[in-house]
Amino acid sequence: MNPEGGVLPSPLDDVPLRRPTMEDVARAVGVSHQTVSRVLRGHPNVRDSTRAEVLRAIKDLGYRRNSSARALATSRTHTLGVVAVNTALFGPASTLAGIEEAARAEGFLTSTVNLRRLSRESLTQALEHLGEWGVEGAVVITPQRQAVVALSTMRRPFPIVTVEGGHDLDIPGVSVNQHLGARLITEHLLAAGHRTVWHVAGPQDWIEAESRMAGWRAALEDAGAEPPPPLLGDWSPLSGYRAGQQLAGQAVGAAGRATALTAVFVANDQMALGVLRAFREAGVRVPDYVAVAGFDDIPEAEYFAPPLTTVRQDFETVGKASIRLLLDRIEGNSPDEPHLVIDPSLIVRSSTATPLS
Amino acid sequence: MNPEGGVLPSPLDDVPLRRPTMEDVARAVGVSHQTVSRVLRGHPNVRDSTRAEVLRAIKDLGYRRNSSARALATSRTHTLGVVAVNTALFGPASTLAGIEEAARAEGFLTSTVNLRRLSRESLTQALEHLGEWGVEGAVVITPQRQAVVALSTMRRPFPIVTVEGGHDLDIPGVSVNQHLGARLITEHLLAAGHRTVWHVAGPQDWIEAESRMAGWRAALEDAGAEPPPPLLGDWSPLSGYRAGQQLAGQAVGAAGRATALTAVFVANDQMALGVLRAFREAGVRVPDYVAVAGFDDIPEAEYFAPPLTTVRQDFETVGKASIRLLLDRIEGNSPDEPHLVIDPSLIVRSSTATPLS
DNA sequence: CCCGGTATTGTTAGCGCTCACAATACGACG
DNA sequence: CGTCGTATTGTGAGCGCTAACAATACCGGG
Repeated sequence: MNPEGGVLPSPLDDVPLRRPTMEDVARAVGVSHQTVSRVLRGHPNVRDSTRAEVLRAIKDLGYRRNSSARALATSRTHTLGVVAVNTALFGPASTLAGIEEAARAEGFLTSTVNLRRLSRESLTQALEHLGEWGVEGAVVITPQRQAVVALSTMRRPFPIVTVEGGHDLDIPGVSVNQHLGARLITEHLLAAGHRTVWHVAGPQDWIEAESRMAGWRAALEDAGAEPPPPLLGDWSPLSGYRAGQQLAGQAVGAAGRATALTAVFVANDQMALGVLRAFREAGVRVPDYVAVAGFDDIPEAEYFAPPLTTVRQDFETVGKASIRLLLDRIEGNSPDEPHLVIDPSLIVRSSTATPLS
Repeated sequence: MNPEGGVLPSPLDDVPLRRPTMEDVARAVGVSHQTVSRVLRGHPNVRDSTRAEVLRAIKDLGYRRNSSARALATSRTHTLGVVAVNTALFGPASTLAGIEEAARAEGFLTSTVNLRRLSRESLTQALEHLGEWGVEGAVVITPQRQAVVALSTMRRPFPIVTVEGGHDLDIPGVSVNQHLGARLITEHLLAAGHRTVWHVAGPQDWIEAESRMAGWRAALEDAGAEPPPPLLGDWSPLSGYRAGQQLAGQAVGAAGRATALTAVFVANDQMALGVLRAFREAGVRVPDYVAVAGFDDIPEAEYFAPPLTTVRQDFETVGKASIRLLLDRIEGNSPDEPHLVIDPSLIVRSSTATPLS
């Protein structure tokens, strides 16, 4: 087609044949490569004038230090791994972003491995993969109990901290106080005059689901209310929908009983969405007949029908904290408290507004 | 507290004082390090028995090759960068996951940089950061026009491909056919008997928003329908809500006119959620009075009130394709077509069900 | 039993950087 | 003006691996 033949590389795209090295910079200034290295590493014992000349040459030549050589010489790669599942979901994705930002601020590169399932085998493979690249440590987001257990019994080739991995095992980690979140929600509902609160729980092999249920139950018991039997979902809107259909049956005709359905705490916003739909279809008006609350505060929650009362977790803080913990481990400082807990906060919207009656 | 004092490192956590090297493996077998290297690299000229012995020793010693040394010797890091904005959102997060998986399958590590804003400066910094670590190339998710423009006029220190960066510039990239998606939606609505379709658009500096609007307009014009003035949003549910309030005003009292409001195509699902809420509050029943469609197919869309007709993009394919394109560039093959386009598909749900009337 | 050829293995240099140490330079002091 | 101490700079040896080349080993044919 092109009479010239061949494809010309974009002039903006092309790379010099050989990247300049420290030696090149040194030669340009007339010093030794070591002096250049010292400038780069911020070593104090370099005369200011020399430092300036070196920096100048670095700029002129467009020198960039070679990370592989540096890593080889120092045996520090300044790279961290992250292992996560379901990264397309709001929670994991936000945590990931928080982790990456925190690591970057500390001068580390992060590499994420997304797993389809969190099995012992896939976890091993992921760590293997990261190990191949010489990560100095890894954050593993382990919301499922089995994953933490697997991790705790596994040979770990580098320091590891967990996120949402609970705090009953010996691996250091950071998690959100799910128990408190559930308690806040439940107490909020009780304070609004509900005699009890029903619960649509997440899958119980998830630590978060388990804690939320425990928090809910604890709040009820503290208040002397009777905990109705919880329904189980799998976090998906569909499972919430199914649970909602069941609950809608309860909502009618049981008024007056101690466990009459007037309030539901759903373990995440997505299931709450399903519950809302089921209620709508069944003619159960929210919040007029039944108050509904969720958990997570996904961006959509504010626009549900009606806007959803929920609990917000500060993923950025979680990310920062996990990186802090991990770097401490890598540096060899074992902090006193290997488990950090972040408190969530209650977001009240109209799905739990007290009916005027 | 602990009478023993000090924290004992977990026995599972500890790392041998010195990781075994190729030399160690070689010595164990009684061959030269080069033979070990050959086995590792799958070089053919190694006697089977030797290979077996070497593999055995590798396993016994728990040898892992040192990626930094390898990278230094080959000047290939087998690392790719990814730059993205708003990674907590469903679309970017899914694309990210697709990219990571595809890269891992090709034996590459990916490092993601999450940006808060996609400015020329932040982009430069991100690429700088990745460059420091010696990535061989990068995928940049550039949904905003200015970002692609910046990229195209920028010195690029390594091969780069864009995702959602449109295809009118000279940087290779892959994108979803937004134009087609919008057309599918619009035609679907027209086929259902609506005389025209209104549009709540995304911010017009976003390439996707622009293409969706163009596709919508083209479909209307092809059908000889009159395009009503589009409303502008910013992707957020709130902006959709505002647009919905405006539209709700249109919905009443204008029946009979060529541009009567009976159908709305909203440029993404989140804004559609806002529109639905506004309509609900204004008593505009969906789909009975007005049909509403979105774009993206976020997991929640199926449980909106009512379930939302929308367009699904195959992010996994996008990720795979972008990695393929990037690796081609890195290997020096310049494929004929530097722009790949992935077709999306229409998902019909009840928010556009034809009213019985 | 020697020769040429191929299959297999070993040897030697780096890759670009940091570290430990050696070698200067410079200034102040006696 | 020599000497010592500190500030600054240079030298050499790796880090663990790969790539090019050199050196054997082994095989069949003459």
